[in-house]
Amino acid sequence: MLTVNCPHADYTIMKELSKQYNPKETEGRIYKFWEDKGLFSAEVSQEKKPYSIVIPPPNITGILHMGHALNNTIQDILIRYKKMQGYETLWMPGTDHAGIATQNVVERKLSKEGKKRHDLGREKFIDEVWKWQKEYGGTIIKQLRRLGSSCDWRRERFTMDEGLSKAVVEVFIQLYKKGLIYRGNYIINWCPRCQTALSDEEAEHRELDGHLYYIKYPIKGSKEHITVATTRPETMLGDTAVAVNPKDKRYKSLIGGAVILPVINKELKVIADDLVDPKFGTGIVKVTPAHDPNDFLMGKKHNLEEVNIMRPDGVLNEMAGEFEGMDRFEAREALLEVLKEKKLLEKVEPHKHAVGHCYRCHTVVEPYLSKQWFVKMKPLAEPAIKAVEKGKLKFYPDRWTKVYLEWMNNIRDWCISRQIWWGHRIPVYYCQKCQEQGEDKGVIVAVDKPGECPDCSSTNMVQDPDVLDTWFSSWLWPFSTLGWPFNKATDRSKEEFEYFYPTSCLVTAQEIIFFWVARMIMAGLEFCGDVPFEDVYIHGTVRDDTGTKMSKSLGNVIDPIEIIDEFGADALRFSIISITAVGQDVFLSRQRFEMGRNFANKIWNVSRFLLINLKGDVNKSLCGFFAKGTLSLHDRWILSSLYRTIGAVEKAITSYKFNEAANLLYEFIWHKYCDWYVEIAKSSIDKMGTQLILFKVLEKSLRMLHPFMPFITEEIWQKIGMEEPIMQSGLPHIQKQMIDEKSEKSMERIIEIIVAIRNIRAEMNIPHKLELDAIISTKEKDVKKYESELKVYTKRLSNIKELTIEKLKKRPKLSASSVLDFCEIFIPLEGVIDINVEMERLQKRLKEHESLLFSVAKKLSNKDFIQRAPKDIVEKEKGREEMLKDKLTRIKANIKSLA
RNA sequence: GGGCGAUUAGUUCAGUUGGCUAGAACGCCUGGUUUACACCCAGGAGAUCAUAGGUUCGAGUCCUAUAUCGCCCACCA
Repeated sequence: MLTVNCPHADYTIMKELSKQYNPKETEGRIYKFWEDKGLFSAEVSQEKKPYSIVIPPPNITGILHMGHALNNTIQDILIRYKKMQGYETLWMPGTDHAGIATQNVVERKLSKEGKKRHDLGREKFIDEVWKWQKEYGGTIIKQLRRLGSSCDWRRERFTMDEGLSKAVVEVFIQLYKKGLIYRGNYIINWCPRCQTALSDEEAEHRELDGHLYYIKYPIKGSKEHITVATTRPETMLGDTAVAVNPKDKRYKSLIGGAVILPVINKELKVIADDLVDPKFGTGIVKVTPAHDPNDFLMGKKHNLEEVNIMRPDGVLNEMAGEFEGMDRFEAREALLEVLKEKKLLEKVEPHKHAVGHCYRCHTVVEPYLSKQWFVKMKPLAEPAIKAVEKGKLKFYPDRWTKVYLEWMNNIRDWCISRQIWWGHRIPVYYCQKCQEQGEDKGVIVAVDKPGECPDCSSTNMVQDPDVLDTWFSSWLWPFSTLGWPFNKATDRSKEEFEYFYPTSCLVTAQEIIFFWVARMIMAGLEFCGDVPFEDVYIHGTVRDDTGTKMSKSLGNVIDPIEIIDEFGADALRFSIISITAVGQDVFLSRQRFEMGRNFANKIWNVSRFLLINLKGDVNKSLCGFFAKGTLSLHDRWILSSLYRTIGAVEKAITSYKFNEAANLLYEFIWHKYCDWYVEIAKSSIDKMGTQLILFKVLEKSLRMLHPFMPFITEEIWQKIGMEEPIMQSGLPHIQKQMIDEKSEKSMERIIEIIVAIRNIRAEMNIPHKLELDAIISTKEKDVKKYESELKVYTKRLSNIKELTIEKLKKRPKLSASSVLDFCEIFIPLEGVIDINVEMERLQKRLKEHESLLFSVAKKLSNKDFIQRAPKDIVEKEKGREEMLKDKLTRIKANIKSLA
């Protein structure tokens, strides 16, 4: 029976524990334990070095998907690992207000109630959004807890919080004062459904099968015509010129002349411009300054009229003549009909081209002329380029550096105004009176609404109705969440900022490198004078098992919460991490999660085994020091292997190879500790020494594993009577003096012997129950040295009754044999052996070895190899040849003696 | 049009600076109630590393093409 004499652990409880780990029963309780203990709280500490991460704030409209699961698991591993390494860790959580996305969600909700946003009016609508935010905005945050995320929840921030909004206004004003923010009429990407401007990044380009329409424009005062080609014929209604390349000989005579715009019957000048590619289409371009970015440039150059033919909702306006009131695509068809009738449509060709789509609602965006606010990006980009070039900030994997620099070097100005209601209102006020006199007058950029116009003293001041791009608050996230901008009242936060900023690592997906990562780097340098993070770890995209990106609309998502319910959070975390190679995409199928679950269960059960068998006070009774001399071979082996693993895991995590770290732990715990050490230890389970090592190895393994599988490790940690939370227990230290290559080598040989014996049993259909004898014939001193251990191991692990080790002698009659590199094994099988089966076995081995020898011999017969390859390699190959020859001789001898 | 990534067992993936007798998980086959675990144990089969050249004593690994798939960027109407 079990001795229970430990005041800290009630092992009788453990005995009653189920054979299977039950994550459902455990996770909620453990998470609460962590929160109650305040384990996630970060404080400025003079003794500790800081390690900080800001979460990529999920949208309040979001629900947890596998991408989040991967992203946050990685962050949590880093935070827990660093914390256990002795750092003061901060994981800053929060959410993003997601302007357009959230507004769309709330509008949809209202429309179900039969209401429209304009019916409510701006203020009431925003109230509705806030209500929605309070109710649903925290969903994803709750889900992150289920994953086990160790965020400092006291610090949770929202991009529309007072503090963060202050930062937004401050930044706008600073940039404006520096002349880096301007307002103007330009062609921007316009979403007719959301009815707002978008930045270039927010227009997703998708390759579409479209058409190239060739349209005839009659030449003025002639029966001739020219032909222009266009993909968007409806825009011709806004044409104000046609253009050719000045070097294009075909059309030289046309330059300066005029053509007639069909349907509208307007005269268009023929201009010459380098922008026109003579090789494309007919070499003649219709110029529509108000609906095409290129044409816009040409229009400015040539002083052309800008004719806007479209309303903000994508319906054509009064400038479109008979097509007024039609949607843009409807108008396209109608116009083509008219052109056909007039015989002005020369031909239609299929044409593939990239068409911009709204990244929120996927509507085709329209290049649209409108007055917007922009940030001048070049001056901001320069320091951000330098910082990366100088290595102040590193990307993992490195290839993203190039992508980043490429974008930065070709950066374009950022359109930041949005014609929606949900977001940070632009801090600009206009004096109505001055505005009437000219656009440049009476524009005041300020934190608060000015009482009167500084120019004309009018009190008729109106704030700009637009809000800012959501990313205009996101790009400040690493420092706005730490209390920037500071004032005297918040001195404390300045201290925290100085301690935690720059943050240590940003963990994110490749999709938002331009939206977010690049802009944060610019903002960090501009407003705080330093990069916002030192490392950027870019993980892959989560795809399903057919390689398709997981998305709700495709219906191929695997819901992480469902996986947590079914397999447990630790299983989810471990499974997803173990297949995430640096920067590679992750292919997931439901089945993968079984692996993590099985591993958790394995750990659970080996812990159960220990608790059933160990004396109650084993956890209290040792100081972690082992006198090498008192340890047996398998003890030295497992400890050496343990410390080696600890070192390898540390190295892997430091270089962001989380899959490698996970697999190292898996291999060690399952296939070394459980499969071999525990099995061997069973034969001396009553001894204190064995118990100590069983316990120590488990205990250290749990600590190593905790960042990956936090719940189960904490649960077991408590069950084995540890007082402080596992997260506070630190990482196990590498005991270099315990790394013992000799013992590892010896143990590996012994394992080889045992596997060979098992192999004989299996291949010859000898049941495990049947006791056998074995003779090992070897010159190797090492084997003889461990004779007594070997006897114990083979008894226990391969049911060998009598084991003898002798120097090479005559082969015993009627026995099965196995030839290893360093020894020969014979198992006398009189009365049991089936000569044919054994013969087959040996023939198979013979063939294997013959082909191996062949390839080595070939290599060694190559003079160049002998001459040019490094000596140690040549020696190695020679040794191999020698050994293979030797083995072959012996296998042959064994075959002969059987026959 | 430019750039990047991928292509390795039936499947999903590892594979550091070229030395590999190419690993793992799942699946498959055979056997198993052995002091925790069948979400388990033992054993096994299964791979001309996409193709063609090249560099090298030696290539899964480096170089050059090609093919297929995927991603990103780009104002060619």
